[in-house]
Amino acid sequence: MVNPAGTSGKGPARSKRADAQRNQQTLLTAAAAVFVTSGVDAPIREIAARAGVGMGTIYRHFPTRADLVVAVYRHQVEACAEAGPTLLADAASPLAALAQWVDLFVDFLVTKHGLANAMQSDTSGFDALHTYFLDRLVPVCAQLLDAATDAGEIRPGTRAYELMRGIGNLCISHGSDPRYDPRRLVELLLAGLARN
Amino acid sequence: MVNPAGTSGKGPARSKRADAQRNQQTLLTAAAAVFVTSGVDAPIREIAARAGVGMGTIYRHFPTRADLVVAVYRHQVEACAEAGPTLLADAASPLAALAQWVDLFVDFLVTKHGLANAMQSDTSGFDALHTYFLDRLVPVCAQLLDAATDAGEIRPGTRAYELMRGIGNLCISHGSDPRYDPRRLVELLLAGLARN
DNA sequence: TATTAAACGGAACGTTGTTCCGCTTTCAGT
DNA sequence: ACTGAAAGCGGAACAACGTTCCGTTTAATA
Repeated sequence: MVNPAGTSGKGPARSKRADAQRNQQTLLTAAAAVFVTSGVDAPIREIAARAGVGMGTIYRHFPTRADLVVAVYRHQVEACAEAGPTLLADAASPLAALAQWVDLFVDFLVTKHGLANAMQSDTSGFDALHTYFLDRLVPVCAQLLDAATDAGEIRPGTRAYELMRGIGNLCISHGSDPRYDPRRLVELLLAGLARN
Repeated sequence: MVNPAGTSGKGPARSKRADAQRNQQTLLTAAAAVFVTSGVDAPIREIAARAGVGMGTIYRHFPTRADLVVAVYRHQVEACAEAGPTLLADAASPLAALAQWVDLFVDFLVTKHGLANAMQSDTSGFDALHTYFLDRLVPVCAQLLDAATDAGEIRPGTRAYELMRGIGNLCISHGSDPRYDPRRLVELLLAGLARN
């Protein structure tokens, strides 16, 4: 379950009680704040306390951790997804567009403390995260990848899914180690992708 | 602390009590078995039960999780480290040697359920793992990297530390997803490293 | 065999995830 | 405005796990 709010369902959006809507909003705000300071794997209790609600309320609105994280970052993921076609239209070449788009994705991951880590974690509740992000972004990446392949800029045979996961994995880090810069490695990966 | 057995210390190896030595060996065997079935992050209790000892005994012999994991895999890490110079001497070129060595390292990681994951985990007890593996293998990698750079086979500017961590990250996976093959991505990374 | 210090076992405590149920609040129908 | 069901809420309670601590056991030595 990834859309607890039902905001994009097609049916006649069953309106929830006023206090429920208020709490959901409060929770999103509190979660966003806590994620910044304690990472996306902050204790549920901490988020509940910050929002001034009980833990049951969190679980009712966001049955899994992934639901909460997705809800908090949905706008940014959406923006990243929509940037794909735009970049493809505007950039000098499909490969350039791909590179810029990947930059966007990397920026998104590294600026969220622990997001990349959580996305690969096998801890309860995080597997759905993985699924949601990938479902939304893989098609976009595939489009860019195909365009670059058609233009003969990269060698064929690489799948968007694999590339996305690889990039995600490269973005995993602890604290800020100057010896490890995800961007450099992602750049290397893209260089390996390029024909010649 | 990473060498609880003191087997490689230089001092006059203070002999432990017989039962202590026996238990240490039993623990290593039990841990190795449990790691295969439940991953390296298996509950301490499970390992203790498997070995037929109390939990206190584990903590006495291996104060942190990393100590236990390192002890279990020390031989393989050592073998990997020693393979570096050998490959460099035998392979057709430094780059070929590097590629073969990286293959060895990747094999090691992907065949241990959850090792790569654990190595990047910020969960208590695992940070030392990271440190030990890297301390032992980075110099080896650096030697191969330098040789390849000197031979003009790869472009300069890449650090062994970063490369090793990147490879480690790429090896993180869940179950066996046919859509994600760490080897393909590592190959891509190396391709990006190669000059031209 | 008696002594002692090392080693042992596992109860106990703290932290976190997750569920469950009695109480409270909203709101439609009057 | 009133009222009664239904929706929602809070947090106690339980489970799983890491980690510590101390009374008891046991190997080594005299």
